[in-house]
Amino acid sequence: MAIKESGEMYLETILVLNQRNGFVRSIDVANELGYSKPSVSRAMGILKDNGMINIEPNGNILLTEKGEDIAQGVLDRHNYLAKYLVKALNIREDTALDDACKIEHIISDESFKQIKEWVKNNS
Amino acid sequence: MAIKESGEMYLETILVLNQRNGFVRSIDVANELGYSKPSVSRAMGILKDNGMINIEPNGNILLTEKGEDIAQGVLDRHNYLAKYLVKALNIREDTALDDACKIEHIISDESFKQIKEWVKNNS
DNA sequence: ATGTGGTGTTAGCTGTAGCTTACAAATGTT
DNA sequence: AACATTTGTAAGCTACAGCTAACACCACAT
Repeated sequence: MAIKESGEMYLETILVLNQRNGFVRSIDVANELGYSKPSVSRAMGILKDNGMINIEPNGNILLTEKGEDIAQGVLDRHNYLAKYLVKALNIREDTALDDACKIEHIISDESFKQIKEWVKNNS
Repeated sequence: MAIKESGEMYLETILVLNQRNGFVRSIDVANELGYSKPSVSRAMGILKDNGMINIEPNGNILLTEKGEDIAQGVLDRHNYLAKYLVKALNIREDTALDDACKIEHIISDESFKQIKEWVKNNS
């Protein structure tokens, strides 16, 4: 049993919460994503089994190198996509964030690379 | 029990196959999408229950008005998205088609509208 | 009439990813 | 010490959307 697309979302959230608060527990992820505690608990178990995170005895969640790479990649896509939508297409900020959050998981590397380039050349 | 995101894909496929061949049966949808016959059979049952299609005694699948509206909307998004990726971002045609096929189901109306505008103004 | 191929359906399985209910363990308060 | 809150986990449910195996039916050919 694994976690695929949703796993990216969990990893990204862990990274963001860690940057925001300095620590992350299951309950923080649950609150941030609006999911139930058990849903997050199971997801954390799977991410741990897949070597994406470590869970300290006190419940703190730490990204492994592998997990952080993926989280950072997703967050990167999120940020560039949102900026692109706002700057290139004049989308309202909150719509752009919503769309970025969905597109970040499915867009090809090739398309993302071009979007990233555009943002870099137009900032 | 319903069909959500995948339903859009089925409806779009029915529309495309109908335009291409003049008729559509379950087996044609299965071949086009690479799915098994039972998977398509069940999906067609659900689409029929939801008033999206009618199935003639001989197996021909016909889009209802409601189904055709949705199918046409998705196909529209597909085509404009693909064109946008190719023209605005220089993406290779087949990558653009792949990405369009995924993005078409999740992008907001607001973002799509802007993309459509761009394509109309740059053709 | 018997068999073969094409098409559709039934039954039931799998995996992903949410949910609730209920409990366990730790901490904090009176 | 006894209760309450917070956090995490266990068990089991639901929905979506694929799958295979098996069968039914039709048409056509031998």
